[in-house]
Amino acid sequence: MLLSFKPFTQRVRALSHCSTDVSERIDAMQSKIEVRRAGTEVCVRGAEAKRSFAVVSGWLMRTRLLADGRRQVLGFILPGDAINLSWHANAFTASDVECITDATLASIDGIKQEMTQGDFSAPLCSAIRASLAMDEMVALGSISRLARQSAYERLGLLLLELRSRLLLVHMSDGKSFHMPITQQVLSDALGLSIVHVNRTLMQLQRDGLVERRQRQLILPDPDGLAAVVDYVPPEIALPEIAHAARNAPQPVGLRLVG
Amino acid sequence: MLLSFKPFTQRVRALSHCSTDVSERIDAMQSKIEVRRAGTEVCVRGAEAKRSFAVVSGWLMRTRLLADGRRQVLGFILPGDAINLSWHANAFTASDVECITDATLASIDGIKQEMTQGDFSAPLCSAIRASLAMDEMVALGSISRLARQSAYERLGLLLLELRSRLLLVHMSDGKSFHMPITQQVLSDALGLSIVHVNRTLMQLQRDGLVERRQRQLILPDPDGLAAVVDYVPPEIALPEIAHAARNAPQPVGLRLVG
DNA sequence: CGACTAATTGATTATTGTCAAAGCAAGTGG
DNA sequence: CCACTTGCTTTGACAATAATCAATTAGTCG
Repeated sequence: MLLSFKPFTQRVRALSHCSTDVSERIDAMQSKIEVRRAGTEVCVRGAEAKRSFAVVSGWLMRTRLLADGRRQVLGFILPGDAINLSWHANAFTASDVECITDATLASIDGIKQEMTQGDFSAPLCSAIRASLAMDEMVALGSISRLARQSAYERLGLLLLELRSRLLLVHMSDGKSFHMPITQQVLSDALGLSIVHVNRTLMQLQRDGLVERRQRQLILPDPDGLAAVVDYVPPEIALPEIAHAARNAPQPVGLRLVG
Repeated sequence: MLLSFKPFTQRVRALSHCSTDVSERIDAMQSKIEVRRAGTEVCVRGAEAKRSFAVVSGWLMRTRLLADGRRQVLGFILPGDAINLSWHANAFTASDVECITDATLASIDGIKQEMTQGDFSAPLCSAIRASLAMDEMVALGSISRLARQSAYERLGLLLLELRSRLLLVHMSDGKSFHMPITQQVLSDALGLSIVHVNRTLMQLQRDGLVERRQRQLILPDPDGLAAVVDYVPPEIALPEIAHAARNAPQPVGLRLVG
């Protein structure tokens, strides 16, 4: 698979609905690249969020440590995602961010500066806002997913979310993607025991909805799985798509399953 | 209990750490008041988010409807909270918003305009950003809460979150508050069955951590409950508090329980 | 007083967690 | 190349938790 130098650019372009191409604008910015090792922390909760990054490669996660030693994974940060870019998170980080794999990060302080000091309605600014809106949809999706009562649904939904997000940056062909996380991490993200994650994964395999080869995850029938677990892709409320949905007869967000 | 005309002002002031008082600034703004009836929708997902509101009184909730008819409550919107104020959510609403009780809303389009067109670092803007940062912390808290494996913890954490938020707008005395929601709504918010919510509530009562009189909820020992369920208040990562924590020897976010 | 809706309880089933062990793969040092 | 580790996955047996079904009780509102 060809890895783009800056999936961040790809993602922003994919989510931006304005015709102006903002890619060159972003690529033209100064951007120091840094390499981080698996297991190291990029941000510590409560510390100053001095710098903003875009993930060039590797997977990271937001975590929270509980008093009893359990670790909670609040969400995954994938190539193309931004760290500390949110408008209001300009002073302090809201959670720990840890590298799951080795990762390369690009500094995007320039973009942050542009966002807070430049023209609010400029194409670049507007495109970044669309990207942040996507982040918010992902967060709402996480809440929705965790509130589901069934482990089968939760796991299926998470896999579909990862697929959606990786599709944006061309790191999935639609049926499979590289998923460099252990079942332990998966269980921390889903609020399930590791044993049950394994059993549920096996069940998904037996149902022909999931296959695994080493760290490659295959979804032979993503639409089928989406129908089974009632998946609503995070980008569905973004402007252009929402516009289409508004003109449809069915209420937005309501899906028919067969 | 004395109900302030604009809990929104109170909340922003409480969360703002700059010495300048922004209250008059907000109160001086044009603000039409509207009354909404319990059960009605304020926003529909995917529809245009033309207007921003501050909740003056009443409880609302973000919801999502599932294909199988279940309703998920993504979060509660309390007096003092803003709707559609987030910087990037400038075009379309990300979820349905429904009134739980009768509610009065104040239009705050003026503030939104100020935020997107005015000086980024102005005191008002900065105070609103602190308020939005708090919203993000609440969202992270929701993810963390739902990922917990125990119903007892989940319920305790939700009650403590509501208390924290109501304290901000002086709608709780620290030990009790008015909670106008049914156990059905509670169960939709926690991802538990209504029967189990009831049983867990009874257990909390038997443990002396919760009392209820009609719709009044009493937490006789909030700190005790917080220790039992390992509650981290959402405002803990806000600037002034984080600053203190940073200078403490213990890692931020780690709590000791007896 | 009915007619609701909400809350509570019991009995039972289903799901999920916990404990324990075994299998597997990659790496390491002799 | 082979023991030997180490970390991850898989499985089984069992216990705990939570869902479901079914009544009953309590409140509220006309």
